[in-house]
Amino acid sequence: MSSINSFTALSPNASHVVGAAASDNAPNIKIAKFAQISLNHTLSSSSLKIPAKQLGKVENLHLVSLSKQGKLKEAREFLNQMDDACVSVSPHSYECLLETCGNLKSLSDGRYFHERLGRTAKNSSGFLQNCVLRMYCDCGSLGDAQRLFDEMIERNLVSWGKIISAYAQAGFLSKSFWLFRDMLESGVKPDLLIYTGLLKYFKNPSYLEAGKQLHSHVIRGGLSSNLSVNTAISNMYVKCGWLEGAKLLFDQMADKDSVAWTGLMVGYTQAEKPKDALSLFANMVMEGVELDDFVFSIVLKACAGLEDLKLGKQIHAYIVKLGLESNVSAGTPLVDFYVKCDILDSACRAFERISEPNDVSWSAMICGFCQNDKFEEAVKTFKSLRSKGPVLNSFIFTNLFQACSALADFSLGAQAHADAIKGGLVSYLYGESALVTMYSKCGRLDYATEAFESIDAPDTVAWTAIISGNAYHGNASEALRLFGRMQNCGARPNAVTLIAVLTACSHSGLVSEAKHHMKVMRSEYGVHPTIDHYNCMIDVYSRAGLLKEAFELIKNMPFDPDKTSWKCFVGGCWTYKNLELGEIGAENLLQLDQEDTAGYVLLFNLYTSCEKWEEAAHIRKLMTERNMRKELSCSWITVKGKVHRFVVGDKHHPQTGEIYSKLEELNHSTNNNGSDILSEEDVSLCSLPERKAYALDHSERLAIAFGLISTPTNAPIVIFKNLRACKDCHDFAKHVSTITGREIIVRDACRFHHFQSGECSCNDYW
DNA sequence: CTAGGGTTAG
Repeated sequence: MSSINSFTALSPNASHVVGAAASDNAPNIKIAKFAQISLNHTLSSSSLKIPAKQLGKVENLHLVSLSKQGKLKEAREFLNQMDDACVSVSPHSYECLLETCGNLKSLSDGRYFHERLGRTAKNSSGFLQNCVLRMYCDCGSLGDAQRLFDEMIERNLVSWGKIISAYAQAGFLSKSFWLFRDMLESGVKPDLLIYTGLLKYFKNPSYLEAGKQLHSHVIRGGLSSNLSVNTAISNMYVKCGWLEGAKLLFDQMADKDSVAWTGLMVGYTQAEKPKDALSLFANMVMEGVELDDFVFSIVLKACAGLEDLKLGKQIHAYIVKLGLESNVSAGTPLVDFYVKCDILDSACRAFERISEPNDVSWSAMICGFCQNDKFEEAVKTFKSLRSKGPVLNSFIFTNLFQACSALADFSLGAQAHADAIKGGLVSYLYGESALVTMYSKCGRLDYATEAFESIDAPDTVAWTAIISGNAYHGNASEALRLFGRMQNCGARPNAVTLIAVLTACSHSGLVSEAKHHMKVMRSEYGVHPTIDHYNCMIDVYSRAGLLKEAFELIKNMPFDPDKTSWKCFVGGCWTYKNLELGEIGAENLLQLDQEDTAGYVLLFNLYTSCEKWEEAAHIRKLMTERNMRKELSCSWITVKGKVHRFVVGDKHHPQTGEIYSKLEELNHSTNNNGSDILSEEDVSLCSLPERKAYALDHSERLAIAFGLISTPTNAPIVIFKNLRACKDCHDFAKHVSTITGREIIVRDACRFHHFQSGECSCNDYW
């Protein structure tokens, strides 16, 4: 904006144009117009009639303005017009243009300007050559950079510094060192920029030895008392993992400012020694070092790591006292701190006090909503952010994908995915894994697989995401095949990966595979089993009807069984009609939680399956007495981006008539007279004694019927429901898939069911 | 005149 204004101020109609620019928002149009006017003006008013090139102050300002806006194409066109008009290009214009090429990594434009520079300014200065060199380095084209460097006659410290650090940045450290030696041999004495330019790319332990050599070189070169160089070396030691070395040097430094202190505090925080970082901060305050906003970002991170609310609040008070609360650098980590301490209110307040929140502030806030299960808030915040127009970043999208997973919002998720691709903001691994999970939780394992296969070198989390997706969609063999592939690729399974593997086994009755993975997980993968792993195993046995094994495991495992342990077990007892063990399990379950609806439902179904009618009736009575109403059951389906939600017996939908006649048509073709199985859906109605559990108008069926009449016949019907699918509706979905030939995907509270031609991917386990 | 530092994610 400022460049545009400086340009309009010079225009012949300055007041006019400035007024217009202030009232409307179309500065680009003004510039385009002016571009023509200015050239005509220059030509017609060249009263001196000098054939030689004119400098053209206004034209060059326009060029600078274009390059600052990143409009390289327009700049090239304008450059041609300037040629035609014999107006020459100033060195400063070239500097700006080349800088923009480097920033945008636009090598072709950069080469064009380089070539043009060589053509028009034969003896271009060392300064401009350095600009070109920097452009090539910034574009990552070491070949171009090297070629130019070889041609350069007037190499100065800037040239040497640039090419040396470019090789270091690209990881060619030995090449950097060769050049460094060449430089010394050619009699050039390195200055601090050479060292700092090189040191900042020493970012992992493999650079430590080289870093030490460079350090000794600094000492021999007499720069060992320079604050910036010392800070750079100390930070180099931090990044190379030698914290003691960093501290040693730090302690020797005569003068230290807040930058130096911050660097070392980062080291301690990254080494998971937040307490040491905080004691450094205490020393810093005691020594009276002037504090700035950056210091607080690392101090708050250390507090967040310790989840030390009291200390964090003290720091917060300090920030307020220094008047830094509205400062984005102090305010943003404050938001994050309160998020990590699970105080969302305070996080929101801190966010609102930031006067100019940046993308990091927004993503910290959106992340905060996600971590506190406020996914709708996260989406709302994202939408308001997008309408306001500040920069979006890859963190924000990663969080948004997570929110879409939780909300199973496929249309927003896919839209966001497209936007992220357009902006180049799908973060490697983080964003990509979030996408895999998102698509899989939205019922689209096909998209999830595609997203996974496009990941360059998937890490443990990415592999786990796709394995777990297949597990929940009932593709056990594919899950296990992926698990094998994962190991061939050298990714190490972690605790979550093994949960996914065991889940895959349990949903497909692969008992011996599950036993094997359970047995070797510690020795082969170094993963210590948790209660979640044991619960998976209990589930495996229970679903397979190996109830004695399941019961033995519950009794002998190194953890106290929790609700999940008993639920899996009782579920198996119901399926296999084992009243004796089932009662024991149910008793234990209800002892752990009297209020858990699922416990009563399981017990009721256990009794009815064993034809114990009196006991079953008793459970019903208990449920009514205890007013078991937890969560209203509902199912929903998204059609054309709009969510249609149904509850049992729902007649609120505008197309209710069509939906019910479709249902009738479908019921007509089944012999379903309802059963005695009680579903959570019936329970949620809370009118148990009156209601016959016929399940004919369950929310799931309403959603399926609506899906049939409102989606294209070749598209899968994707239904979500908040509770577990009931047996009758499961049969119903199978039936519908047969008679209509449609694929039906139902996500219930536990997993996905893919119905096709009368079969379900869950093999009737769920 | 500057350099050297930080905060967000699966």
